Amino acid sequence: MIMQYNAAPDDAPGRGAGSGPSPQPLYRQVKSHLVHRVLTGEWRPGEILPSEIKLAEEYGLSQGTVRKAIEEMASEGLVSRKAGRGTFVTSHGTGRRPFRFHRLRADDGQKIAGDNVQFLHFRETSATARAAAGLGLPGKAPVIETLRLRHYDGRPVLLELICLPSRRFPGIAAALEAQRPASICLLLERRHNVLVTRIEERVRARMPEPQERQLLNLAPQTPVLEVERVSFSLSGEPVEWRTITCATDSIYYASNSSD
Amino acid sequence: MIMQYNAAPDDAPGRGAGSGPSPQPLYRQVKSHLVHRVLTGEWRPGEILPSEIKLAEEYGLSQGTVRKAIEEMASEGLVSRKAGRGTFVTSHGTGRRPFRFHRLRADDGQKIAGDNVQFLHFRETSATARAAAGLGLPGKAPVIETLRLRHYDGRPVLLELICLPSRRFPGIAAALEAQRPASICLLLERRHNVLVTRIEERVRARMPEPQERQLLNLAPQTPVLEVERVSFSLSGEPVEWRTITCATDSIYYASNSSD
DNA sequence: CAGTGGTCTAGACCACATC
DNA sequence: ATGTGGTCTAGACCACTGA
Repeated sequence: MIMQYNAAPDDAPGRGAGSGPSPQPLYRQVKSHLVHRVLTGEWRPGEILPSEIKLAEEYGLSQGTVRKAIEEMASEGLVSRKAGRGTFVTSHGTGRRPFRFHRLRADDGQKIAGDNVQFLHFRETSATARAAAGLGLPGKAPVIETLRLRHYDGRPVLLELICLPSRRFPGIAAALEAQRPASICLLLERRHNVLVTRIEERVRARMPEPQERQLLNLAPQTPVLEVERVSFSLSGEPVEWRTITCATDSIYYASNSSD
Repeated sequence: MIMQYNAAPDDAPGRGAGSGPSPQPLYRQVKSHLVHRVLTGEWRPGEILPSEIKLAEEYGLSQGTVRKAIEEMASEGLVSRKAGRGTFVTSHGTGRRPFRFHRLRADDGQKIAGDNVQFLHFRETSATARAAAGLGLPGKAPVIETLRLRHYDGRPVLLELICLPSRRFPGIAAALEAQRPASICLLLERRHNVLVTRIEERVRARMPEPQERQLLNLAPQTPVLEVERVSFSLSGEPVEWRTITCATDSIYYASNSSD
């Protein structure tokens, strides 16, 4: 891996190698390389990275340049830095990460999370048009479909229909059924070394289907909120599609500019 | 204004003044001061700040320290930096800022904006419980209430009920009625030197009121999305409360983690 | 051409955590 | 005591902008 950063279009003596186009600053090249090393599992979630000094020596750059690379990774949530200790690969298993994507709140402001998850079915099927579009798959590609019901305060409140591309995650059906994990993100991270770093959601209002009305125990004429979510891995690949359906008498969807 | 940054709890020779507790790093003190100067109108939206070098001289610090302060301001959207030109106070009147808070999209992904705004009424009234709570006002405090209807593709799609605290923004009723601005943010910025930098939104599904159904031209049994928004100024003060009601047959609410 | 922000270096001291 | 990230400095070269 050759790091270079020349400004001059032709052969000016910047630093490092002589010529050749190199639009990316050094610290971004370092960042890309470090991200790749995290993704390929050189350091697993929760593990510590080498210190800035060691990395600077390894890349033959100054500490400040490596620092800037790591700081960008930290600001994107891929690693977290602890003064006096070191830099750690973030994990959905530890820290505040698991809650970052939960935007549904009870009226008292409490996040709807916790372990009150009931699995209604697992199914190997072919993707619906919407799911395929969200996942960037060809129509009718095979997916693992999971239906879950979350409870809050003793009442069923959230219905989640989750689709995972089976070809991308071989063997995940069995793992899902065996572990019934409360966090799909954590499963993707542990089993497939895929870190979910970004989600896109679309929220709509609609009337519930009869089955939904029954599962969520809704009064007649009660509309529901439908959240359609696509989760993306760090490399930008869509890895999960789901719709969340919920009654909105005591639940709302919260959104802050700049999270 | 005294800048100091001592580490030692008692009198160690850090730099600058001798003792005294100073938990904030220098660059944050600089940032706070610069933010204050922007807020008090020393540099108006769209205007250019002094260069890093001049500010460093003014504060008696190194360029790197001032740079870090400005970089934080830029990452929060208060200023924007242009290589070769300078640092500018961001404005809702120019640049991409006006769209940052528009989360409602048409099904084709187009943002619902533009000038298709119809003003239905202006009214001086006392705040409802919800509006007062959102604005942090005592119950029944006086507010200016505005009702607007936005069109898209020739059809009415968004109904906005906007409340502004009249005591905080004297004379704004007349300005609203005279200018009928498409952007309230811009009005607050121009008339009152208040920059909206953050919003909080709560989204719910519900059935429309008869008047809403009529204004939005909705079929019976069609639920609507209700977005309740509080806008905050840079200093964290709530400055506007509104609810946006919209049909969701061809409109959705978009939300991305990390905007 | 002079001035701006963008990048990079080398070195220093600090608080904090761990051993 | 050692090593970590956090802050700060001083200086350098660069690309880009606009006069």
